[in-house]
Amino acid sequence: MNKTQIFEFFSRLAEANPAPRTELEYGNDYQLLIAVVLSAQATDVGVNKATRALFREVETPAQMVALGEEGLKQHIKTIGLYNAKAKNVIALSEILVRDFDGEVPRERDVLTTLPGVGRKTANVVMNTAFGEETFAVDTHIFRVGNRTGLAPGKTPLAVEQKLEKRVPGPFRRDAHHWLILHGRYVCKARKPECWRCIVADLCRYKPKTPAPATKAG
DNA sequence: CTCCCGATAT
DNA sequence: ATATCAGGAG
Repeated sequence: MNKTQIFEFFSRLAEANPAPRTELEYGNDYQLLIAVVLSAQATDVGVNKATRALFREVETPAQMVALGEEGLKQHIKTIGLYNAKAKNVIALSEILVRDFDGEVPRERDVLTTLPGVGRKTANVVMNTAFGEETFAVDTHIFRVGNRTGLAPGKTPLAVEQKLEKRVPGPFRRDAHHWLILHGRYVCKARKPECWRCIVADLCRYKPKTPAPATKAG
């Protein structure tokens, strides 16, 4: 995609969804951080189902430490990778209490020192909690960036760096949300729905299967 | 690179 | 049955 096409790409996504928001449910910065850690290789719907009850009991890292690893496991057993996530969330919460006065750090280099927090999770928190213009390249953005030709790259970091260079100023704040939502509901991994995609004419991907036949009324 | 790992869609 | 889901650690 050239510059003009990229501007058009985001202009359309912005018009279709002027105020995109994460679909993870949370009440404060700490709960957002935990929700994002839990969302690795899991659906937002599945994470929300578990955190609805969890976040009613736990609003602070101190309360998470009090709940304990086994208590947390009972809440998140329906989420994949729950053993490793429970261990990381408790360890992470202990560090926040001990070293950060219970607050969520704002710097990527600090966030990524926390157990269970990598570059993608740090970028989500920086963008969604603190309003930074970061690009959190998850499975959806990686796929959409490569499939469309917007930001091709062999690794998530390569895609992120290409987005840094290519996404125009007015769209930088919300670009990653638009791309995720587009990837989740239209540019899907298994069966992309190109026939109802509003940026299909800007995309290099050519679908192998046509739109499903519509019943004549 | 492998391992972690339940729910859901196809 | 299998691929996929807001990845990260060893």
